[in-house]
Formats: sequence, C-alpha cells, structure tokens
Amino acid sequence: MLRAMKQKKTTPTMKDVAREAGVSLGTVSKVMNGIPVGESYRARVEQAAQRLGYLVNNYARGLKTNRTFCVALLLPSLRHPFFAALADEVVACLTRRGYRCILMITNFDPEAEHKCFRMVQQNKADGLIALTYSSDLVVDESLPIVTFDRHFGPAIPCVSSDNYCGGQMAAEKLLELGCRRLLMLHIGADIPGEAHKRSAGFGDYCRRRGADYTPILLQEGDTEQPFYRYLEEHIRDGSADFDGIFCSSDDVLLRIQAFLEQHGVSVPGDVQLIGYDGIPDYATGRYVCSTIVQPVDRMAETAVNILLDGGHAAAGASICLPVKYAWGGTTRS
Amino acid sequence: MLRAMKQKKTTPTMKDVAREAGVSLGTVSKVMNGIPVGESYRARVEQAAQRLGYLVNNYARGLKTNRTFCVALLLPSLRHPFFAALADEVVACLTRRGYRCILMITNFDPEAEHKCFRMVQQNKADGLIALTYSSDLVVDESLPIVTFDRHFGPAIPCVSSDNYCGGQMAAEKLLELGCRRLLMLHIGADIPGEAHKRSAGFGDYCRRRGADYTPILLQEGDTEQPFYRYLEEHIRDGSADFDGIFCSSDDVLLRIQAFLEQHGVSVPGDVQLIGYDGIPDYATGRYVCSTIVQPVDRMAETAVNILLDGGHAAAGASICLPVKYAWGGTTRS
DNA sequence: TTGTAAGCGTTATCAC
DNA sequence: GTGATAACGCTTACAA
Repeated sequence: MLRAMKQKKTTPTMKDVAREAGVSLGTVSKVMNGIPVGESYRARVEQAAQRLGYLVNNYARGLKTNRTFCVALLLPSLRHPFFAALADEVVACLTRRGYRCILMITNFDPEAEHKCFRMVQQNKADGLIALTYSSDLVVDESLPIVTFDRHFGPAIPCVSSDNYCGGQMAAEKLLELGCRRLLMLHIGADIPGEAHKRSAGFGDYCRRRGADYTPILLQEGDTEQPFYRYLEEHIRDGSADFDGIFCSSDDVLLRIQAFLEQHGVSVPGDVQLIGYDGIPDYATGRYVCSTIVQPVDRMAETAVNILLDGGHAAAGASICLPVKYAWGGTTRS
Repeated sequence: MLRAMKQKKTTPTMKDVAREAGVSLGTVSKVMNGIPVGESYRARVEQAAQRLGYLVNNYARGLKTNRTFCVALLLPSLRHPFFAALADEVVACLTRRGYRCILMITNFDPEAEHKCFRMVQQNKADGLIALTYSSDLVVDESLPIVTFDRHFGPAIPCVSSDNYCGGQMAAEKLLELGCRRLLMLHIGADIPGEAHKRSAGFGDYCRRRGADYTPILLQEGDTEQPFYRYLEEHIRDGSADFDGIFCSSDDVLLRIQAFLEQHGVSVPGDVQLIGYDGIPDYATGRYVCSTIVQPVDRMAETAVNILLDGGHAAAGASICLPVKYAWGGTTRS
C-alpha cells in the first residue's frame, strides 16, 4: 500500500462528497439532514460519504442554524457524590437526546460562575443547566436556563426534590421510631433556594404534632462548630438530651455520627439520625445512612426535558420531585 | 421603560461593533484577538463592544481557524469517586488554560465509546482525553489523544500512576507491618493497560523477598465471587490462613473488609488490608482505607499538558506519576 | 496602520 | 426533486 505523498490532512467536506457522488452540494445537505430526496441520489450520497469517511461539521452547521446541540452544565464540584451523580445523569439524558454536554466546575466561586455564563453565550450553547450558589445570575434572557434547587425569578424554571415534604417525612419517621426530643442541624439555610425548605418541613411537622424540637441553622460556608458545641453541651456521660436528629445532608450526618460515637453516644441505639441526599456508597451500593433520597435521575431528566422541550413555555414552572425515605443503619428498623 | 416593539432578538456581531465604533470589520477582529492596533481605535472598539454586549462567536471563529478551544473527556462513569475526581481535575486544568470540556460518559459500553469518538471528530474538538475499556480505539490520526491507564499503540501517550511501584509499596508495607501470608485480589487484570502492573509489582516484590503470597486474578466484568469463595475456604472459626491482603482498588477492599468482619475476622487486627486509588471520603476528608494513593491532580494536569502542549511530539510518551502509601485504618499504624 | 474581500462548511432560498 | 447561490460571523491575506 503505497502512499508516497502525504495526503493533505484535510477532512472531507460536503463539497467532496458532492463531487464523489456526482451530485450537487444542496443534495448532499438534504441527505445529511434526512430531507426527502430521490432514492438513487440518497444511496449514492450515502455511499460516497461512507467512502470518504465524511462527517458533518457541527461548527459550520451551528453557524448557520444557531443550534449547537450542546448544553452547558454548571456545578460547584464533582467531589461530592451528589453533584457527581447529577452530572452523570444529566450527561446520560443529554446523550440520549443527541446532545453534548459542556461541563463547568465553579468550586463555589461566584466569579467563576460569571465567567462560565459568559462562556456559555459565547459558545452558543443551546441552554444552561446550573446548580449555583451565587445570588445574582446575570445572563442573556434569550438563553434557556434551568436551575437545580435555586430560584432566580419567575422566568427561570427550577427543578428540585420535594424538600419540604422530605423534611416532613424525616420528622414523621423519627417520631414514629420513638424519638421525642428532636434536633435539626441545617447548614446552608440562608440560601434563598429550595434546600432550606427541608428544615421548614421538619419544623412545621414537629409543631403540628406538638413534638419537642430544636433547630440549629447555619449559613452556607460557616463552620459546623456550633453543631458540635451544642452536642457537647447536651451530652452527659454518654447520654444525650436528644434522641433524634435530622441533618440537612448525608455528609453532615456522617460527621455528626462520628462525633456522637466518639462521645460515647451510640447510633442508632441512643440517638437516631436521618440525613438528606441518599447517594449510595460506591463500594457496597448501599445507603451510607438513613436518609431522604433525592430522585437524582428524575431530577436530571426533568431538567433536560424542560430545557429542551419546554422552551420558554415552562418558564416559572418550579418542579418538586418526590423523595423517599430509605433506611441506612442510623435509625432502628 | 417602554419597549413597545419586541427587539429583534439577534445577538450583536462584529459588523455591529464595527458600525457602532465607526471602524472596519477587520479592525474589530484585530482588537478582539489582541493584535496591535491604533490606541484610539482599540479604545473605541472596546467601548462599542462593551455597549453592545458583544462576545465573539466561537462557532464562527472555530469554523475559520479550526481551533475550538474545546477538549473532550471520555469516562466510563461519574459514579465512582476516582472517575469523578479525575473529571473534576481535568475540567479545572482545562478551564485554567482557557479550554472548555465536553464530557462524555460511556457506562463501560464499547459501542457508546465508538459513538463518542465519532462525535468528537464531528464536533471538531481540539483533542480527546480518554479512560476507556474498549480494546480498539479507532479514531482519526490527526486528532490528538491522551489516555489514562491504557495503551493504544506507540502513537498515543498514556498517563497513569506508577502502578508497578504502587504494587511494590503495598507488598513492602504489608511485610513491614508483620504480615507473612499475603493475598492479592485483583479484578480487571486482563486489560492490556497499566493497572495490571499493580499485581505485577506486588508479586515481584514478594518473590524477591521470598514472601508467601497468593494471587487471585479476575477479569474485568467478572463477579467477585471467586474472592469470597477463597476467603471462605481459608477462614476457620474466625481465624484466617492469611494476614495481609492487597486489593486492586479501594472499593474492592471495602467489600472484602465487610466480608471478613462478617465472618469474624477483624481488620486490621487479624488481617491487614491495602487498597489502591486513595480518594478521600467526601464527608470526613479521610481515606476510607489504607491505600496506595494515585496523584489524581497531577495525572489530570499531565494529561492536559501533553494534549495541549506536547502536540504530537510527546507521542509514545508513557508517563507514570509517583504514588504514595497512606494509612486509612485497615492496617496497623 | 486600516480597510476590503475572499473564504471556512453549512443551510436555505430560489429558479429550474 | 435538484442544483446554483447567498448568507451565517469570523479570520486573514492583501490592497490602500
């Protein structure tokens, strides 16, 4: 197989296919786009394309059509399994629908978030799915956006798990399991989003049932020190003033659990714990603690569907997806 | 604020900026690309761009220049923290260098991988970073590629942690900690990549030291049943025939540990365990087990650098980055 | 230096 | 139904 002269390393274009197939440019375009065309023509074009290894150039197409089949996903990090799972599912949904995903990681940095917004527009992504903590999301109105857990005004749909209901479920479960003095440990309660509804649901339920409960609310970015201080002050010789705790997320729970056990309090013997998120452990596939499970897959799918189908029609729609309680060892069964 | 007639929702183009600034198209282009231009012109163009909220259209630019500042990342999944961490770091590196990242998830499906390769070319990504299990990677020669852990011929650079050395370190450590009858549990040993060197290093070290060791090698995709069967057969009344195990990854270790404890064998009291990967637990920030730590950040950075700078120069370069041992509770300290 | 114009690879609007 | 042809928004010789 001699190939003496270095082929000009130029990928084949529609023009090449047209020449190869002996048809015109427009015809090739039609074939590539599934637009009806004479059967014999279609065959010749497809063969020619095959022979040449032709693939349509998405950049050229995007320039013409203003559709890039590309959606940007903005997340704070991938180090947290909840975010990772979300990304995994979003990419899967987008792929199924023939879209690509540009992944952007902000590390919780508002400036990085703004840079990303700019990049998204510049890159002509067809839409943006964002889970962000910055309070001001400034981006062109014409760009379809869907957020997770965060409200940016009525024009921007937000999908989340049913945090309020989840909070209620946690309270209900703890009471049902015999807890009488409840604690609620919430970090990130200042964010004007969905997540703070977890504590609202929990509190409302307790109040309605006349249950004894103490909320400790911390701001996003705070240290969890106040939690530990409180626990310390309310534990005497391995016996605690409380017997049930609802934590605003599983990772908080895990740290609290370690702290309790370290102080001679047994879980779930003395104190029962329920968290929020419900991402299975990667090694065992089991939940790491008793928890309110967010339907990550449905959240991802819903976000993608709203973004792609809803257009601006679904604007203002705030979707809460149902959660469920799952046992994971930190409550009695 | 009256805005009776719906503005034509068209984003400003260079032409608009040129008109607004009273200069020519080419001048605007030069300004946007940092090419020297009269100071007064530059100022006027920049102001005009600002006023109009102009951003250069990357798709049009890419069409002209054949550079998209976009790199594709191909991973099997994001549900495994090692992959997630890798993705996190790769995106961070790319972002620092002004690149975007198209994330593709294959779920270990070879067909999905092939689809992705096609997409990458079609999308005119500037390069591809891939961690794949399919044995035949078919993709245009002109597309720069870097792999993790996997050799695809001399033309494609591969970055990995120093698996061989890691295997040796594990053996050395276990012997140093007093283990005398070692076990090596490896899954995925059939893949012609880097990871199988973990067991090679372990085995070689044991042999050189005349240490007693038993390897159990499983293929990728196999069930881990043979591991458990072996363990079962070699445990009598909570005492085991072995006192040290090297697992090919942390998640295998975690399952083995659970199994042992379930059978009355204490870790690290009776048996000490060392894994591979070393991704910290997201809740505590600590390693979930004693392990050989892969330098995820350096691996990501190296891959990105080779891809972006090395061009085809670094072709064939196989980079092994140094690992380290870290204690995580499954060995004696 | 700055302006002009020819493409880059598509799609879409026309006459044919 | 098929084939020219004019955009799409930009870069880049090249001319002024």
